Amino acid sequence: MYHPRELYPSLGAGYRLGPAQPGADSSFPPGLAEGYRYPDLDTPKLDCFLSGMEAAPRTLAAHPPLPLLPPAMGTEPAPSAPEALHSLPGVSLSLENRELWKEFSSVGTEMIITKAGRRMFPACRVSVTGLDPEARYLFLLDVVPVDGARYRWQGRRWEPSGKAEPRLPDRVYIHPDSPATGAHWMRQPVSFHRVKLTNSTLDPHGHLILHSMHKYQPRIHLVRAAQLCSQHWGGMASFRFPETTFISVTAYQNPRITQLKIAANPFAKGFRENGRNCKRERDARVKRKLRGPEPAATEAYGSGGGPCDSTLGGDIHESDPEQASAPGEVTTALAPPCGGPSAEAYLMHPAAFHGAPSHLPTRSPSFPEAPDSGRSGPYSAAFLELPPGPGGSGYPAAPPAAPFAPHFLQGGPFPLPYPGPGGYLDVGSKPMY
DNA sequence: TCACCTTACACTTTTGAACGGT
DNA sequence: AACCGTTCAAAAGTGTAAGGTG
Repeated sequence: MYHPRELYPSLGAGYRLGPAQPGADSSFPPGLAEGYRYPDLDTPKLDCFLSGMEAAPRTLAAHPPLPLLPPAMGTEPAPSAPEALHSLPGVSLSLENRELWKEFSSVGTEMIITKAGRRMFPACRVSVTGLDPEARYLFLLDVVPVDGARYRWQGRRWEPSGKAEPRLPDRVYIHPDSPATGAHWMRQPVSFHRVKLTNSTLDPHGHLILHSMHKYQPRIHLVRAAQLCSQHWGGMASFRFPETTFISVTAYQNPRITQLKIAANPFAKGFRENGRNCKRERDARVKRKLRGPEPAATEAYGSGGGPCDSTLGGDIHESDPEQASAPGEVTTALAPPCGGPSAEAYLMHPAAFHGAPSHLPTRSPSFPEAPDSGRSGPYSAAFLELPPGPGGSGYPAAPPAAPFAPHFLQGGPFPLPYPGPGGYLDVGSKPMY
């Protein structure tokens, strides 16, 4: 393992870890400190965005008193809107797959992190209302530590086991459709299922870097801006959903979580009771292997579906709550919820998909496009301004604002100059606490 | 010895190219 | 030429288990 301080001397040794969150459930017992109050919201993590808003409405600069941290996993969150930090009046977010998240949360959500990057399941899928249909917005997601503790699975529950590792440089995932109009975002749920988590501090793909055995909380940010690297921003709102808190792990610790994942994640279908990868089948395979080579063994599976072929119906968990959270809803198979590059986004910003104007700096060739972005060429965002004047919403146009914080344009400590939509952004050049 | 991490594996779903038909 | 639907192969995403590491 690499120590972040060695890797990122620019971060300094002055990490100050926030006190732990008082827990309230069976999985995350009461904790390490009292009075934990959103240390991350005061951090410079999003300075790159906020700095551009200095001359705009100052809600964020002097935000109202923040509520207490969201309840720990296993507690029943209020059925109301997520906790939000607002400078976008009237904008609200709701978690589309909230029931699924709650199910995991009641057990104690764990997220696998791997060197190569692992997707989150459940993924954050939200629907947004109150946007100006004409204006353009960016959707961002990041993950922040919930407390200053490291956790350990004690057979039946998670318990704090010492201080957290020093916080790593923060990265932000930019939704592939960004920037898109308010109408676009409100048309259908916005899914962040392509977000990947890694434990590799040297990760070259720009995935969100987490420590294993730590508790994290995803946050979703909505920024009004015409372009990814726009110099002028029209407001910002940050949202967090208490039920999306999770503990990062390299291997599942709680067997109940494993079962939930297998039951709910379509990619894990093979591990269901009647799947080909179920324990019975795996044991049978091992026995066959021990007996000797049996080349036709796997072909037999594909030829007609054995007794454990989950594709032949009889799935114990037929529905996929992640894909269809509500009965009667159009499933993502038919209408992907903003998961990939959209035609609209392409039409509006073709340059974003094919590279930037020549006068702009180009992406470092040593730092390729995020693999899941679906883009082939290098991407550099154009520097455009929000059109001044009324955009049809009555929302005050942002006056000329300060340019981006330099570390945004420089990509922070990593050579990540200009992430494209669907890519990731390094912003953590400063300690967070 | 222990806790945690990495890797290979076999499976499934997703994605996109290549068709052919209208 | 454009659009639509189908097919197929490759890529990507799963959890598991064995082995490695400190």
